[in-house]
Amino acid sequence: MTLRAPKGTDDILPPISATWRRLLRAWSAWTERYGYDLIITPLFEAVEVFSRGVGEFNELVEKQMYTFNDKGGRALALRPEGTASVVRSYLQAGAAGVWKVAYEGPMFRYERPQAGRRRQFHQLGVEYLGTDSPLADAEVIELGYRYLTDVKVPGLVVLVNSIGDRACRPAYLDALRSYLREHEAVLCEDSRRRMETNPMRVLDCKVCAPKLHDAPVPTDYLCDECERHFTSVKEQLDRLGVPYRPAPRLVRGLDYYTRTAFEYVATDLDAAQNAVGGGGRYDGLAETLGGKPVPGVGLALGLDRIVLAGAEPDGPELDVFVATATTERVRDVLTIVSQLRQEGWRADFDPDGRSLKSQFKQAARRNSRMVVILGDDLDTVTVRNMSTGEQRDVPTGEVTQWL
RNA sequence: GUGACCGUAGCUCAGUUUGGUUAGAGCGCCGGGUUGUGGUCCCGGAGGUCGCGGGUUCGAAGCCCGUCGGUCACCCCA
Repeated sequence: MTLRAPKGTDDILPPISATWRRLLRAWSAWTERYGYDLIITPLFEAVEVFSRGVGEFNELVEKQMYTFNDKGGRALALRPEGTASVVRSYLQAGAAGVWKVAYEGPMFRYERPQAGRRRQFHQLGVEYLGTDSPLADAEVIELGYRYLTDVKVPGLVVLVNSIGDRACRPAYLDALRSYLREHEAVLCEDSRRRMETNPMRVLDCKVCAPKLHDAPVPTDYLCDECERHFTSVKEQLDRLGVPYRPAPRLVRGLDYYTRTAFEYVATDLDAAQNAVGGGGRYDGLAETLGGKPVPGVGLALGLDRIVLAGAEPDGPELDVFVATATTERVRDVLTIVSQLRQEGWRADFDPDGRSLKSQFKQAARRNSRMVVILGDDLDTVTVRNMSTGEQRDVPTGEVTQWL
């Protein structure tokens, strides 16, 4: 094969695609139950949507974006995440008040691929805009938890933290910086650079973090407002029965987060990338994008990683496979199958006139519940239950009663 | 961007140590045994530029050089 899918992209094929279908359906169901409307934004945006929103000194913007100029000379980028687009959309639509929207679709980041990290990957997300209520934070965290539990992600753990806001973050960052300067000698090269540009990320560094066990954490410096907010979020999660683990050193990769930060980790996943989702509050983002202040909180789940973590077993694919016992019946089979389909059955057949044995093999392989056999007698068909082996001849008109 | 490992049938791999005739297995696929019946068993069949290019050699899947691709990890993040 000379033609391949680009590096870091995957074809989602059967049988895994069946799992994707179920995960996407479950996502629609859960977000509808929670009152989130569907939003579909473009897969590409002006580069500034991300460079201003996500933060210029961020790795994501520095080197992970797929950017290009179109024929009109516009500087565009394939979206590396969903939140900035949604907030841009809120502002562009001139929306006011509360917006609850859910999205789903591919995101793009130019990185070296590895297990759970692809150049094109799929996210499920919601954004709850227009309120700074801690109830919104709690609802969003709960939604993610309910969904991931429903689709049976093994070893699921919810991590929650607060990283402060414009009022208290500066004091914390000063404290952290001076702490880091004292310990500069033990820091890796990357962390030394980030010490000035993005010091909270140092806490995330796998090499340095163990050496910095007594570093100040954001929750030590929260202002009263943030403290109250965080306490309320945790109280609501307790009341909802959402088990979570406080994670004082959890910081988010994107600059726009304020206050609540959270992450869903699949602890059973035997790969370096075991975060299946994350999110947080981003009260300053709308202003950063040049709009009016709009508070918001959101979450994003990595569908590829959820699948990797082993969510959901596969079920039967077909209700009925219609087989032909004689070559004369081949021309009738599509007609029967079509009728069944119009009545709502998942039905299929073999178009190539293969042996009955071969048709049964196909039915078994495709996990069909039932097989209907068309024989010499036009007025009766044989209906066979594939799991019990039970089989009977029934009048053609009554087939559906036996499915 | 850095590092390690790996490219032989659709898939998983053996064969490379000691170069030697027509390159093998399992699974999958197609057909048959069972002249109208699957998941077991048996038989047969289709399917391969040994990633690509060059070099060494009487002879290369194997040795040497280069190149492309993949995987995992770092980094970063969903």
